[in-house]
Amino acid sequence: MENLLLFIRSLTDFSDEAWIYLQPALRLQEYRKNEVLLKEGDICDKLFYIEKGYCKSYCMIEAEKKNIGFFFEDEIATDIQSFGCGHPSALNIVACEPLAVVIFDKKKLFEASSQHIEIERLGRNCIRQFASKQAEFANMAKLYKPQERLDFLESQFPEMGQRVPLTQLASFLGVARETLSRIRRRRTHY
Amino acid sequence: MENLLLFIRSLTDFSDEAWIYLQPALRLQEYRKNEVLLKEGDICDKLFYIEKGYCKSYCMIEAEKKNIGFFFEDEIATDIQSFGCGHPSALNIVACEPLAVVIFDKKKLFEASSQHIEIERLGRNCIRQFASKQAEFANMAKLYKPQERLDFLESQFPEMGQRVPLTQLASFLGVARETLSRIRRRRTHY
DNA sequence: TTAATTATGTGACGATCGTCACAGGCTAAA
DNA sequence: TTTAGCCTGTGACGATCGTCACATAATTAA
Repeated sequence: MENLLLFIRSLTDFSDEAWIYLQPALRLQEYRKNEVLLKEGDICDKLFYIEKGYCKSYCMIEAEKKNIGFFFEDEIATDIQSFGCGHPSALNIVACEPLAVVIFDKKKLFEASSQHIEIERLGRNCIRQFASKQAEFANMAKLYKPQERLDFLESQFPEMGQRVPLTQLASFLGVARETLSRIRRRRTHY
Repeated sequence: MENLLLFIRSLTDFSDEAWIYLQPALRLQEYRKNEVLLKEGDICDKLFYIEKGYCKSYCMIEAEKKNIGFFFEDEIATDIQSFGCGHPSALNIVACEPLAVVIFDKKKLFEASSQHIEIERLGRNCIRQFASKQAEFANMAKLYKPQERLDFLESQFPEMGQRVPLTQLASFLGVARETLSRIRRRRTHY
């Protein structure tokens, strides 16, 4: 839990008292590789703070897995749309490696938020950080060609380029697996 | 301001008392068409609630305008990255029509947030809504081909298809103007 | 109103990407 | 070690997209 507290304090002022009030909303959980954190159709009422390992979100479009996002150590993973609005999720979240997370329970988190304004403020800052990242990815797709997208990703989010297998990364970048393979070849030959 | 209060109350419980505490952070502002709300390089310390008209955000990539987002009535426009982190903005926001907005001043908003937890909660909900929309656009680019993107946009955000000129919409969808024109032609001929 | 500017439609053509097919390499289980 | 399954690299080829060019329509300014 020490990592989580450091993460929280990097986002916002957070007293020891607030940390105590927050405890009931938290629980440690481990997942094996390929284990499911969130299933399509379920309502996402959790935030997953990642201590170790990484996971991905994907959705099925015409019987094909499309990777939406990858989440690494010291990040929050969730389906922001389902979590926020309370409707069923359109996507799945699965562990890509053995995974250790701290789960924030939505209901208990909201109760804790009412008891301590620093927790409410933490929620805002978590979502803000999440939104910033979403915005970057949204812009990446709009602004750049496939090759430039890979450049951008490797410079801004080096973990993705290094830890995510090519086939999965391709679907995240919105290109065919073969195209990404050829982009890599072109670059290593210079 | 009545529209704004309704908007707020659609997002979160909000007492008359909180509304009074919020007032110092708000001010009405009008812009002419093409007038600038936020300039690249400036730090974004405002949220713009749109009462009438619409605006867009764009950035310059190699001397070319790339449209990032469009914001219509009853939405919040801002640069979430600059507003959240306090660093200079990489994008511009300009009015696309005569525009009437309510400006939230960041500093005063944060002061009001400390005074009333409902205002803090409002902030969280505003950002959450903003994040959801960002996520949808990010996914749109990854999941769909250009033609499907237009279908998606017209079904989920019909105002964009109707009010935004083709050339600008094309850059938002990440395709050439000519391509979007041809997609439209193909569809109207069925 | 006219003139200037900007937005849109369209054809031609080259560049890029997606799809299909198959080969080789890596990993994990028998 | 062997086998099976998955991931990656690569060639061929058709589909789609971007770019350039120019014509026409719509909007704005004079």
